[in-house]
Amino acid sequence: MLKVVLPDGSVKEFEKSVTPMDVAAGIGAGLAKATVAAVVSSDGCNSCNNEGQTVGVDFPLPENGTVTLRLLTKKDAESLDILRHSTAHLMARAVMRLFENVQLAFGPTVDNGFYYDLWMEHRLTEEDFPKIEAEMQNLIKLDEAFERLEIFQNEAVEILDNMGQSLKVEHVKEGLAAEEKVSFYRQGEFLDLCRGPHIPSPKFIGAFKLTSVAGAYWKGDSSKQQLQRLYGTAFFDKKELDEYLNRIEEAKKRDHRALGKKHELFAIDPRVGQGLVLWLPKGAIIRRQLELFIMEELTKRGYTSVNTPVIGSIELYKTSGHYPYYADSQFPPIKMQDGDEFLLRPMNCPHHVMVYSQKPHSYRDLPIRIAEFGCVHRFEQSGELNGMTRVRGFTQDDAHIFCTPEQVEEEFRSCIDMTLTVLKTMGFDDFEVRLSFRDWVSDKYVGKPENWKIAQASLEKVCREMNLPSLEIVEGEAAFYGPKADFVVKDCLGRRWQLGTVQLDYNLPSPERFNLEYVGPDNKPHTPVMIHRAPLGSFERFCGILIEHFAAAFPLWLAPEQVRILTVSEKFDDYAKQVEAKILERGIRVSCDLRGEKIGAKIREGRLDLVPYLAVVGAKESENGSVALRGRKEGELGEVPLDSFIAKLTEEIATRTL
RNA sequence: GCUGUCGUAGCUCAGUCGGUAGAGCACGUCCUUGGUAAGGACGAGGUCGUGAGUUCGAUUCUCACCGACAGCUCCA
Repeated sequence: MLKVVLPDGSVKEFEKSVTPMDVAAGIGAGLAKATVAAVVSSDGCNSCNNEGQTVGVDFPLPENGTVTLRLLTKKDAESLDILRHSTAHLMARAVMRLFENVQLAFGPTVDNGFYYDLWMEHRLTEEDFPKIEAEMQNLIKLDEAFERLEIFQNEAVEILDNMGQSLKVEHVKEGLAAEEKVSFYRQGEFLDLCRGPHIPSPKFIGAFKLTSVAGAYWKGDSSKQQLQRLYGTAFFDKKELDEYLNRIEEAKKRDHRALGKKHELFAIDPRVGQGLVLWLPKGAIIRRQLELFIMEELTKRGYTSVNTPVIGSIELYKTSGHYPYYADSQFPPIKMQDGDEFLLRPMNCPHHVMVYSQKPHSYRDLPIRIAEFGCVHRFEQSGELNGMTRVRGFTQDDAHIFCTPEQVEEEFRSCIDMTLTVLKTMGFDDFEVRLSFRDWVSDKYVGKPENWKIAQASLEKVCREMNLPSLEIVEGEAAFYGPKADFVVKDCLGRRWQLGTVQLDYNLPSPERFNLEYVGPDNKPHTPVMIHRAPLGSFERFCGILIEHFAAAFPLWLAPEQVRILTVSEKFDDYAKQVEAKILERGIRVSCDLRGEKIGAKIREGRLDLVPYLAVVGAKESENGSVALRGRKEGELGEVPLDSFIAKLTEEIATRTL
């Protein structure tokens, strides 16, 4: 009796020997059609006793025991991953056939494809791709099975050594004891250390393409040697590959760097400096609207605003403990003739701590929430700069909350709530929340372990209670002073960026640092807890992501130009100006297109400029006191009385309609 | 910072196998006064990223620097 655990978790029993295909046929038409192979794990049946072994469609399953079947189907992501990883093996094999002395590192799958890290003397360029792809096609034709081998560590070291794979030798020696087993996969002459699983035969690879080559460090350590990372992608069929490539092309059109230039939102000019953003008039309007929105929330939520300088005495950062941590990424200190040193601030926290310490505080005053749109500078490495999303000077919508330990959870919850409100208002629903905790081995963190434990526990508790989407805990990502909850969104190319952040801090206020105090009900001094938070993160990065999110078609409340009045001919210039003046009275951003162009041309330009509302005026409208309205989303809306148009605008702006 | 690719008009790009460059859009002037995605004519615009080298001659070849892009490393 063979028990087969199916991909959906259900169990079927078979009396006699079956193949994965038989099983698939029994599950249902949908799966059976798409099934191309099955990946099996088992509890020790003799013919397939390896976890993750790949079994071809005709491979007989054992008669006894339990087998877990994973069917490879076109639709599920896991199957695609297996397909891609096998394609990566094929790619590495092709490279080894074409070039001398190739050392294999690792070749995992990534979001939309796979890569293989290789070390070799020849510098790969895109010119090599056709050659490698052709060789891969040849290998597919050979149709050699992927075969799994399990080998003891010492034997594995020997095999790898004989193959001259010294990177892998080092890896196996470091990672495993002599009596432990590792798995290899063989395909023809190609043999590599690999966890698997793989597709049974390369014939399942319907379409693949090498996409790029880049540098990457051995084991992600920039002090170690640099390898060549060859990227590619693969699909079950050509159509899917073409669709994917099309999607990438479309996505590139949303790139905030291209749209920022096209719509004159921002500029970065090397004559000013790398990574230093010039907000152009239209971009500055968007930023101003974001500021007003945040300020509104701050008022509602009991914050007070301050203004503090962008530089400070270096002693301030030494006391805070930031100085050594930011040594590599800050602009060098400014040394004065009398020996004083100042730092262009990389963060606002120490200034806000100083604001708190200007007078004694009672527990009755807490929490104190100090907010500032604080401009900070960090000297990021040139290769890390990226449009508006990674810059060297930026403004955080920052605030620091000083509260009692008892108030931490409520304050933290309120910060998360504000961040959610902000994201929701912008229509971001595809974001992840990352809880960044400390790594208990590392010594880069400050503060007492018990405080860390309390902080991390309360942080997680609140996040669980609030049911945040895609909550993920990442150890080793915490700030040096405390754990944090980060809100992460993807850009048009699928890269993840941290926007909002809420961070718990038991350390800066501590006696070892700034020794902040409040007087408790017991009339004794106590140390407050500090929360750092920024719902947007920074205006620069947020705006960059926002441009891509809306593809520069901003909702009315954010749009740099909200209404454009288009005249049918010069005869209606006076009426157009009257309309403009009336709309302007309400503080709405309106302009007139009085050029001697035909109305068709004006409409076209208004559409291309993504103006939310175009108001056409001619004989009829000037007579009736109306406009012929055209919405960016809705198209023609017909003739609307001016008053009701203005009411509509006012309402839509006030509610920040998306 | 590292590896690779790239840099021609305001923008998007073509081109020159070494003999100082062209298109479309945008811009300017004039004609056209037109009702929902491009009316027409003429014109102005470039030290071909910067600096050296090779050459009779370099935008083109070589090197260095600057900057951008992709990835790595690092971060809001």
